[in-house]
Amino acid sequence: MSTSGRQPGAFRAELVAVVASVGEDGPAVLASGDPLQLPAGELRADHDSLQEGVRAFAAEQTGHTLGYVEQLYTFADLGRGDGTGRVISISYLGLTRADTTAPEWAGAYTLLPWEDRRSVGTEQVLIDDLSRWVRGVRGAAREARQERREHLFGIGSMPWRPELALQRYELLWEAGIVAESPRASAVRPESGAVMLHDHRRIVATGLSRLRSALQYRPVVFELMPPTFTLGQLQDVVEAIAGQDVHKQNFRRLVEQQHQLVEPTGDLSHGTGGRPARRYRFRREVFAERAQVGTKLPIPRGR
Amino acid sequence: MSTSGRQPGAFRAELVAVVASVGEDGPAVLASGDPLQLPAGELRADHDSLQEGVRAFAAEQTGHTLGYVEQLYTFADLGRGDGTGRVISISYLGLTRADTTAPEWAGAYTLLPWEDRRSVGTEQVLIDDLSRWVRGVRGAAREARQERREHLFGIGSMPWRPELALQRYELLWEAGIVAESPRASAVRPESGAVMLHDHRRIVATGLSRLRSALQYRPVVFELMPPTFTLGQLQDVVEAIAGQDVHKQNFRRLVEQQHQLVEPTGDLSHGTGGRPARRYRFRREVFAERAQVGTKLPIPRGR
DNA sequence: GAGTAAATGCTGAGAGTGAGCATAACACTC
DNA sequence: GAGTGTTATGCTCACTCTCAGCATTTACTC
Repeated sequence: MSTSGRQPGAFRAELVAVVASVGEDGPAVLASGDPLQLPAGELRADHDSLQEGVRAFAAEQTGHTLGYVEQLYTFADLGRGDGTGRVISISYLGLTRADTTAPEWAGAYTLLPWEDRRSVGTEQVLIDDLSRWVRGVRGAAREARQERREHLFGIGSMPWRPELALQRYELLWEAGIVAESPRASAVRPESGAVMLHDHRRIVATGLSRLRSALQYRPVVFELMPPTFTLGQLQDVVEAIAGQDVHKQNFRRLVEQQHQLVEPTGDLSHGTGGRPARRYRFRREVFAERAQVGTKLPIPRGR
Repeated sequence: MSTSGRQPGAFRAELVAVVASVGEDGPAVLASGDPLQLPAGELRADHDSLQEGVRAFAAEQTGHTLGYVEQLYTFADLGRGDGTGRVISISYLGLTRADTTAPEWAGAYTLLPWEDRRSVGTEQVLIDDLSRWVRGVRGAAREARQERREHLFGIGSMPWRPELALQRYELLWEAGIVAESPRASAVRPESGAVMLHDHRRIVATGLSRLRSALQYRPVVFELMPPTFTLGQLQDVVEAIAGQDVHKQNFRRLVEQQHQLVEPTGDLSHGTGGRPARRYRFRREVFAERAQVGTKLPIPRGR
């Protein structure tokens, strides 16, 4: 391919991180400023690898080390950023265990309220908005919109699939229900907090990826304290998935995962009921199963 | 984050494409030169989006348009390339329908022979090499290696999972069984053809992604002629998955996918047996299900 | 007519999942 | 110290999916 572009080799590149942690009130991501923005830093030449770069600058900014790091997506479209030339943004997901009550943490479901279905949140408003959007066209196009709406939001016989968070965001964006960049717009509380540029889309990407990873990699444990009860583990899984899970089935699954966790021997008292056994993640299996065969349940909701 | 790097904003960026097509002898990717290399081109400023860039330069180079395009991964580690500074490589997977007998196509299983298990290929040699690698260390490390080998290669009670192609490549690379860059090395025929730099790893990434996509998106049809028999469809799926599938179950699954395909009405004669019904992909469902709920079977092999 | 490939119908084993009932063990109240 | 609420834990059952075969029919090619 010939290089007929005008600036053959000059691009600014930055790392954008979705640093996630799970606290009492659910998952949260590092974000600060007004409008909220994700931590980002110019790509530096003194990092051997991108992963290393992400880890380093997350440590600088937060004092926390990231347990798990995964590349999300690279954005380089024109029309992003501030018009000072094309910026290549390489986005990463990083998991850590931090106190999310500090002000620099933004609740994931403050940004994407419809993704939390634990307490039968009345996201009905958005569904209705979508209905109007569906009816905005006729014929085959309307059917297509209708199908997407039903598939993504688990309407009718379709299940709600937590890992489709990004696609839901994109649908809502197309429908004009959520806004990117803080333009003046008729933003309802149900449509969540706006972020700078396309940062909220990146958060949605991260949530999607995290929810997917949950199903086949032992990533939850990066968000857990060293020892924990199965109840606590379930709470974290539910927080990430945004869905309640059947308690008995959850323990069955965790326990039958061959040697994924092991009991420490002591109990957790004072939780108001029968004391729970404490468990520890068997870090030994991490290397082996980093990529394979560790599934925690994300149920398909009804 | 402060910009303490020495060259804050100067990076070369390129697009690298894994352009795949399926012909008589299985999946193939565009690659030429000696050593073989993937088509790549400098990122140009006159493309609005990366996708558009990939499509444009694939069209330039091959004359074929890509039906499906998906971003794979962005590489920007030092130590890649030719030492003339850091290059950011954004890799893409693109599917097309082309005659793969032309010389610029390299068979995917020439590059990654162990990924084709259709004809009970005797990849036993590699398994044995891996056994030696496992025995190269002691204690817990040995167990970890052993576990990884069993998980990834479907040994013992573990199933062979086609979509783990990348992880298998990485394991073989760690074990020194496949080489990157054409260094002089004891390369066996069983370890496949070497490519430039890390290009073979990118092919493995593409194969992994393609096999995953197969399970929940109607991407196969991008590789099929406008009309086809279920037998042909099965052949292509098997070629990509590198695995045979149970015929009756395959048809059952395809047919019960609500309106995914429809019979054209005419038959395919001259195949040596009873003529098969020809089908056509219902492109209408593509938009709706682009992201959701179209699963074709990739079986877990025994 | 023989051979072959495709379509079609059916079946049963087994795994996995969703959902519920029942019991156990604590804290707290009266 | 009995009762109540709450959480943990154990067990069962129905149901769906998937895998994997068997058998039969059809209609072409050679």
